[in-house]
Amino acid sequence: MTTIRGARARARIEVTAAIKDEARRQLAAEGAAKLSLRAVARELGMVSSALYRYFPSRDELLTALIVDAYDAVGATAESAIAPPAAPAPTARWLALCRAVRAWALAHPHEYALIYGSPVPGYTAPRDTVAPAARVGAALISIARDAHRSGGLALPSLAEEIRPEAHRLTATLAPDLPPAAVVALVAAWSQLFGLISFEVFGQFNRLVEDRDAFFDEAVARLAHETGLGAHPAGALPGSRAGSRSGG
Amino acid sequence: MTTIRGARARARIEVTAAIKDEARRQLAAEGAAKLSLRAVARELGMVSSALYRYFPSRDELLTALIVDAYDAVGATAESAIAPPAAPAPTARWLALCRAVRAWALAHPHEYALIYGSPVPGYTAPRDTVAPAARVGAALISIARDAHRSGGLALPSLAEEIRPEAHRLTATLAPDLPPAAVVALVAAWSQLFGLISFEVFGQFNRLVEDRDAFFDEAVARLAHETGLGAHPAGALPGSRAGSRSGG
DNA sequence: GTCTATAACGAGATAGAC
DNA sequence: GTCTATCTCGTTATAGAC
Repeated sequence: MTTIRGARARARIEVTAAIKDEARRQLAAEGAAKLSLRAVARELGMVSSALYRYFPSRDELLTALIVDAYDAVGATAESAIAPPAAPAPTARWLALCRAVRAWALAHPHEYALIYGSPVPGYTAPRDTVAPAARVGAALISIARDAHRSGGLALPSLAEEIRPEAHRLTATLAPDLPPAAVVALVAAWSQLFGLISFEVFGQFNRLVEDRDAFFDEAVARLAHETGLGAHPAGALPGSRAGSRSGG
Repeated sequence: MTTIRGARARARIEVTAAIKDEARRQLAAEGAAKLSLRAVARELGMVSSALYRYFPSRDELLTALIVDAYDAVGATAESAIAPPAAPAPTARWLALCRAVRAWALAHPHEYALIYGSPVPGYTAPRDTVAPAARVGAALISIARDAHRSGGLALPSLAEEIRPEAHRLTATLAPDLPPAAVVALVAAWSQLFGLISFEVFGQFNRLVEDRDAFFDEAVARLAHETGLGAHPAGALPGSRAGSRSGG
C-alpha cells in the first residue's frame, strides 16, 4: 500500500537526515578528515553496519554533505537576487555577496568543506559539479541582466587571454561578451577569497568592522566586473539611493 | 667544549629538519588533522617519546610547519620584488603574484595548511603572526613605492568604511592614503582567492589556460588597487590619471 | 524487499606495564 | 625503549525481524 510505502519512505528520509545532521556535528567538532561512520552510528544509537543501508561508504556520506552545502549556499545566493529583490545589478550583486558571506559565517565548517582545503583521500564525484555551479550561475544571471539593459562596461581583453576567454564564454554564457565572462570568473574567485580570509581567520586582529570592509571590497569588485560605477560614496547600502548602472 | 656543543647543536638541527620533512610528507598524504607524532617517529625509526625532545607537542610541530610555510611563501614574495627586479609597480605586483602562485602550486599541502581550512582543535599561537604578515608587507612596499612616485590613483572612500580604513592605515602603513590601504587589504585577500580556487580545484574542468587567466585577473586587481592602468586600456568609469607605466 | 544486529577482517592508534 | 593488551576505524558477510 502507498501508506506503508509512504511510511517507509518517510522513515528513510528521517534517518538519512539524522545521519547527515550528526555527521555535520562531527564535521564541526573534528573536521572532515576525521569524519567516522562508526562514531556517527554510535551517537545515533545504531550499529555501524546499519549506516550502509543509507550511505554505501564514508565517501558517499561526505559527498552528500558536500552536495547539501553547495545547494544551501547556492539557494541562498539565488533567493538573494530573486524578485522582488532590488532590480539594479549593483544592488543585486551586493545582495548576493552579502548573502553568501552570511551563510559562510553561519556555517563555517560546511563552508570549509566546500571552499577550503580538499579532504585528503577524497575525490569529488560528478554529483557535486551541478550544485557547485549554482552561485556562479547566479552571478552570471546578474551580469546578463546588466548586459541586457546596457549596463555592462568592460575593457577589451589582452591578447593572451582571448582563447581562454572564448572557451569560458562558450561554456558559461555564450550570450555575454568574453571580457565580461573573464571578469566574472575572476570576481567569483575573489569574492570567495574575501569570505575565506574572514571565515578562516586571516582577518583576525586586523580587520575590525568586517561588514563595512566586505561591502567596500565587494563594491570594488562589482566595479571591476563592469557592473556599475563606484565613485566615492554612492554605494547601494542599507539605506536607499541605489543606482542604475548605465 | 665548543666542538661537542657544536656537534650536538648540528645534530639537533638535522634531526629537527628530518622530523619536519617527515611531518610535511604526512601532511601531504593524510592532511594536517591526522598529523601524528607517533607516525612521524615510526617513519624515522625513532620512538615517539624521543620526538618530545624536539617538539613538546603535536601542536608545536604543527606550528613549526605553519611558520615554515609562511616564511617560505613570504621569502618567495620578497625575493620576487627585490632588486634588481623590474622597478615599475605594476611589474613588481605581477612578479609577486606570480611567485606566490607558483609557490602555492608547487607546495599545495603547505599552502592548504596556512591558507585553507583551519586545523580542527588547533589554535595558532603568536609565533605565526609575524611570518604570516610577510606577503602583506611585500604588497605594501609595492604600494609605497608607487605612492612615492605619484603612481597611486584611488577614489575617495565611502563614509561607512572610513573608521576601519583609518584603523588599518594606522596598523599597516601610516604613510599611505587610507583608500590605498583598504584597496590593498582587499586585493591581498582576493589574490589568495584566485590562488585558492586553482589549488583547491574549483577551476577544474573550467579554466584551462590558468597562467593566462591568472595574469589577466591579477592585472585587473592591480588596477583596482590603483597600481596601474589595465594593459588593454583603462576601465571605463575609472578615475583618471594613473600612470607612469612599465 | 527493507532494515537492523552480530561478528569478523585487517589495519592502525593508544595507554601503560615492564 | 620495548611490548602488549586494548582501543579505534571502514568494510563485509550473514542471519533474522518486520
